[in-house]
Amino acid sequence: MSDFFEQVYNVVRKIPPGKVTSYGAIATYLGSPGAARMVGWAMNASSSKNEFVPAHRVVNRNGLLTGKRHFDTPKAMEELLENEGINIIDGQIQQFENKFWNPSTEFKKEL
DNA sequence: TAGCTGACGCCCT
DNA sequence: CAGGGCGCCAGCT
Repeated sequence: MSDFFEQVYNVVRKIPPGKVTSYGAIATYLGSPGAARMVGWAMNASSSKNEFVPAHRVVNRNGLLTGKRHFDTPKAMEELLENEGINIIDGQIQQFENKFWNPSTEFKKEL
């Protein structure tokens, strides 16, 4: 198992409820801005992991739930996010900027 | 073994 | 303003 995946899971699991982040933000935080695809791939692999990974809190830069199709049911992702107080319309997160949680910024603050 | 694909993102035309 | 292409890394066929 690559460390990259581990790091991705580590970051994703730290996303606070009611907040979301983007693949690119995580990739950038890990040091590879262009490896956003890898993050998505890690999410796919997260399904195999026994440990629950809030992949539903990870969306694209557009705030669009592009990964909902990889869940058991496409609606599962929206349900989970709405359950956390995030409004979603047609797979699009409303007030995405307000819900956005940037690991680089947030962690830098805590550190 | 080599090549293709993939839950993205940004630049260029 | 819209569309297309390249970069990134690892897994799968």
